[in-house]
Amino acid sequence: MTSATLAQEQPTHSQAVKAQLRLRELILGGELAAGSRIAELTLVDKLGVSRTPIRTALMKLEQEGLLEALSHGGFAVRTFTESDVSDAIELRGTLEGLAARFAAERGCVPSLLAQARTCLDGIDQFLGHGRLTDDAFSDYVAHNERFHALLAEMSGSTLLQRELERVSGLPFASPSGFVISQANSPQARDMLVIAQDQHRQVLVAIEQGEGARAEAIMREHSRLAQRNLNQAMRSPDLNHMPSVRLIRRKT
Amino acid sequence: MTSATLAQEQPTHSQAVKAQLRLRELILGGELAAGSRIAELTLVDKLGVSRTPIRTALMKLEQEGLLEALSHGGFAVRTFTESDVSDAIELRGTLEGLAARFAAERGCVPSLLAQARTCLDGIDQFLGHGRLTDDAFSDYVAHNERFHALLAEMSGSTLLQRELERVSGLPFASPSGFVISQANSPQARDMLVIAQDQHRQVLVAIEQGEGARAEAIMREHSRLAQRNLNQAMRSPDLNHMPSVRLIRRKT
DNA sequence: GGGAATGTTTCGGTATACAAAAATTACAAT
DNA sequence: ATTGTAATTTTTGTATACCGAAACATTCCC
Repeated sequence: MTSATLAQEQPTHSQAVKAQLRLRELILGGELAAGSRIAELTLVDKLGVSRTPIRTALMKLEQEGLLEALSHGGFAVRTFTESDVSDAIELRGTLEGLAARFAAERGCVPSLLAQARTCLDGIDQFLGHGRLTDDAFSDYVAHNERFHALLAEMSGSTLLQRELERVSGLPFASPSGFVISQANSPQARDMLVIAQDQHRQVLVAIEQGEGARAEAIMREHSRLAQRNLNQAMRSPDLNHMPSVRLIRRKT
Repeated sequence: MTSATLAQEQPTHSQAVKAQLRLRELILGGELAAGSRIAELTLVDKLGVSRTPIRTALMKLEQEGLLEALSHGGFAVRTFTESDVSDAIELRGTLEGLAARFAAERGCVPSLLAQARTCLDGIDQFLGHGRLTDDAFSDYVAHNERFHALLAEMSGSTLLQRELERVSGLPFASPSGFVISQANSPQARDMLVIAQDQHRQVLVAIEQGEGARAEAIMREHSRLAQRNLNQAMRSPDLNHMPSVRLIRRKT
């Protein structure tokens, strides 16, 4: 499997897209005050583009979930409670469960199953070694993300695929949202082994048309992310995680 | 229960909102060629506003799902296959199932339960009479929609609520998407009686903390919509239904 | 000195002018 | 006649000027 399927388009950076990307960095980097109104004009000189593409970028990021539209116009950086994050993960688990059930009940194209298996083989290679290097870890994240994307595709429903992309777009609800938080710890690998087994089993279930089982597995799979979230929130060094800064503890 | 809770704001029709509303009418009314590119300039004189608010309206309607963004810019009226619609209904059922489970497992505020019961009482009044007038039918649609909105609120998750609003925004995936199609037929009322029983039972399940049951009921509830869809698609007189024109039979 | 009213300023919504890219058409050459 | 190329035209993307409304500050009157 080449990594070409993972890469996205690069050629035409429209101004709006450029602004959107840079804005997302600014938000996730915490360089924009969370909760307070964002003035468009401040972004004009900060990003070097005019208001029009900034406006479209703001709207995109709002529907992406990173910004909220204020009642009297304008936008603010959205903040999330811990239960928001937990709900998002549960929601992703539910949707992935539905995707797996669809794939199992309706059957999915064999080539996707094959690609998924190849993807899992790649993960197995990383897991073969007892210890995980940082490189292996980021490779794991890429493969994991790809597997989940393949699962969404296996559902055969573009609508479901879209929704899944949407909730996975939230930085903390993504399939690999919190695995990185405990990178080199010894039990981190064990978690990954468990996750990998669930990956394998859901493919088996899909292959054999066991819809209910496939659904249940993916739901349970998302509980791993829940556990990682709990652990991450109780860890002291969460501030240098990119996406966690948006989570405000308690209301 | 007054109908004030159902009404939305009227005062400030911003140009963008005005354009969005009018555009939606145009799309659902079939006055815009499905599948073909929409030129912004044609909308300028058709709607009487400048390109800027039209642009934002187009983006809003894209993320609403009625338009699709074309690769080289611009938008086209989206069309749906019958399985798209079916998937959308199944997705809504799944999300409503999750909402009901959340409400059951975490408990929801009693006032919402009370409002939901009052809402159902209202529906019972329409169903009391053997035959349904058209007025009673549109009242039913309003109450039904309100009940489903209350259920989303009972979930206690704003994120889930948002997603639910999103998929229910598709005209055919809405809770009352196809009930209208068979308005005055004798078995139409029976369908509504069944749906109403499911409404009642899901509240019982939620009240008693039976999460799995609440979830199952809402999933099964969505199958009613599936049946209505099937019936509507096989009916000859579907062209004067507002939302069905976007469905293209077969690919 | 406090509060209300008014003026100032900033910000978001809208219109429009301009530029760049894409599509279509026409013309020419093989 | 067909194909390729060039020019025109249409269409979207971007910048900016303008307007109205809301927020803030100031001032004046009580």
